[in-house]
Amino acid sequence: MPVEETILAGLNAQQREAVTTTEGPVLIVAGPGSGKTRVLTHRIAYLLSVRHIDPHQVLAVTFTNKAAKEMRDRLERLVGAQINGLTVGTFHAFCARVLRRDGERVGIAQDFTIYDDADQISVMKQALRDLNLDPKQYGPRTILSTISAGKSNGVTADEFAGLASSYWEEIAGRVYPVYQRLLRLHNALDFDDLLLMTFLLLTTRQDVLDRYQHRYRYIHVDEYQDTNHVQYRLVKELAAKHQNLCVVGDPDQSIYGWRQADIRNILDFERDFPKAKTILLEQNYRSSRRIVDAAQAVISMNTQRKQKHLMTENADGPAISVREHYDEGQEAQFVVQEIQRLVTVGPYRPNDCAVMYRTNAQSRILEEACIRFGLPYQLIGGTRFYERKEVKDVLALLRLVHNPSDGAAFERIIDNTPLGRGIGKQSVAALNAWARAHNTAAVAGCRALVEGMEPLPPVTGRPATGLADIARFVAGMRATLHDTGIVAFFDALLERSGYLRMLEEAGIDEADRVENVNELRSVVADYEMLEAPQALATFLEEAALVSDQDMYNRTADDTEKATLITLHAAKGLEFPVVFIVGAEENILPHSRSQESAAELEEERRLFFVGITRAKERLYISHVFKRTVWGNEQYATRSRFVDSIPPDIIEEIGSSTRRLPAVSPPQTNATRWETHPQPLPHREGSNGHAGQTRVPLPASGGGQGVGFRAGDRVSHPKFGDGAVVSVRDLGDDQEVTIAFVGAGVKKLMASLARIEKRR
DNA sequence: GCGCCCATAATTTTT
DNA sequence: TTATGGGCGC
Repeated sequence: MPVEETILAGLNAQQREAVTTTEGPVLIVAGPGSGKTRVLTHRIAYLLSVRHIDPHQVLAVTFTNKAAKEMRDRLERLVGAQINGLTVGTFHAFCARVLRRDGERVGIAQDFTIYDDADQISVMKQALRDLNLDPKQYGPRTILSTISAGKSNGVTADEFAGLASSYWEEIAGRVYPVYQRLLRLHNALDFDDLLLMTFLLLTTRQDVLDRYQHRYRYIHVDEYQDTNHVQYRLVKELAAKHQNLCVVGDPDQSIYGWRQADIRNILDFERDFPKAKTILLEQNYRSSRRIVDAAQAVISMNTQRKQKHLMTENADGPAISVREHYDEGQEAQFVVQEIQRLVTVGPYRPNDCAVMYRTNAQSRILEEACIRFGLPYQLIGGTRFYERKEVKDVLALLRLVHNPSDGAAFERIIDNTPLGRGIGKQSVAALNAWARAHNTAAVAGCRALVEGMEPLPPVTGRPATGLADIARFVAGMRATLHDTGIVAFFDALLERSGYLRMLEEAGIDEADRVENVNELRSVVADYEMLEAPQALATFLEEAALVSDQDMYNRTADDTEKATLITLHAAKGLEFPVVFIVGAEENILPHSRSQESAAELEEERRLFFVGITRAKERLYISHVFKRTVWGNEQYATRSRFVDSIPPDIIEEIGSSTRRLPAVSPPQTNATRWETHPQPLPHREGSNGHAGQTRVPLPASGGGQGVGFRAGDRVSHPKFGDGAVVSVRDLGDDQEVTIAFVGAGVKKLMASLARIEKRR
């Protein structure tokens, strides 16, 4: 069979068109389960094998390492060695590569370090100190996200202040340049910088742009609906010469608007590229007809979308199960036991099943149920490997050796490793002030202390010795780097820093920390074949850009586990059986998303993503009563569920009870209690299945709810104030109050001792 | 400089 | 409810 036939075999008409339309801009709008990845890989295979395009001229960008790896693997299976020279990678990895190669043209050193969230916060705190801004009033996180939004929209430090349109942005506008200067001093870039700096490089250095434009004749972007403004402009620049840009995405699966993903990039593609050809992939090969119908019904409630109709030739499949449970404990128990039932009855295995939820906080109760009823599970998300304290500590040591200017690593080492013993806030502040005055890195100050060279940082005694030791440590490790392998270097680093000894001396409760350090060592060992300096650089780069997904895939060889996952993280996956739990107002849609129609639509898309992960069976559940932050509140079924046509639903246990949002003063709200045992509810106690619940008369509490904006109130600690706004949370309220002396506070009506004044 | 205790806050998180 | 960070006391 000719190559062309092989590549096009089994594709439907639209898919074929998407694969063979290689010239000019192409927008592929790919519904869930429509063979998007297949189209993308086959298209590249077609370019290489049929059109005989040099792989060096083909670029494919994705958002995750996992997607990049999958694309590469599938391509290799299709065309074998022809993929050599092909560029497949995440946006960030691609940009990092460009900057390592050509960044010097815009003042970025070749060995820059990539800063993660924690590093950014450490730098931001320093910036706030430099500006004498109170970090309590101006939360480092919040300022960072404002700056991040700016960077994602292509706004530089110089431009930001001029564009500020609120007091908050004005503050951010003052901080941004200082933050940026510190990053530069540390020889570091944050994630947003990778994109923005690459964009700036390409738009200010014509020769560099020419080179990349010339090289990449064919450009592909996966998950195009998730691109932000900078990514969009970057792609547009790269594709400007050849115009062979193929973007694939689904606006209905855009769930990262809060990360500045700009849904307009896909909605407006045809306007931006007038010659663009749009291909709709509407046939779903993944899910049963009922699931597809449910998804279609839900998503069609959105107004901001590109019209498309999902359809499938798959069988109807079983009805969609919608259930109300008493509380999240019952819900979790049902889910776990239902999975066990499906496994017993067949033909399902635990790993065919996934439980999806809106927030990570919901996973705990599910985990507990899995443990209690003996269902093996795999939790996705949670604390990532690279976010573990000990892993970050060791990474900080490695980073400082690699890039001695790395101030965030330096601070981390002082705070968390034996090298920092005896060095306190005072000394660090003095050193930082000195570094700022001399426009150099803190480590340079340590070096000055070793050599006794002027100008000396104003630190003496024990702290000075400690700082000098750090400089000696860095210099010593750098010296050995050239004559050992990376693993020997890693071991020497743990030894000389005293870090491993510190963990071991901490005893058994730190045993898994040692374990994690060993795990990190085994990752490092993968780079042993490289020269140590190169190995270190490559390892650090990949550690900075790798997400947890890739890590856990490494270890997820056991296939007999059910998956617990957030709806966000579930995008791109599929499972025969899917449970969506917590389908309630204020959870899904999340309470924080109810302010604007756009956010609400994004929540609906999130629900849509969840539904469309299911191939055969879909369970949606909500509860009567949910405990949030230790408060019991009555829940209302999510409005999203109501848009699923009743005839494809099997509804069980749904009561018509709908309590008013706020309990009336003479409360007849019902308090429920576990009966008969266990009393009290103890963790680890078992045999608590099948308990019955009986209503008990209400008592106590309840007082103090029913506030309205404008109410004058007083609080024993904060004094007098006025209610600014009220958010109803089932039977409680979150009240925002402006106090005369104490400022604005958010308080829970049921907990805080707020009294109405008149 | 270190460590404990209490106040505070609390979505989602591809990189 | 839980996690984290800052402040205060030693």
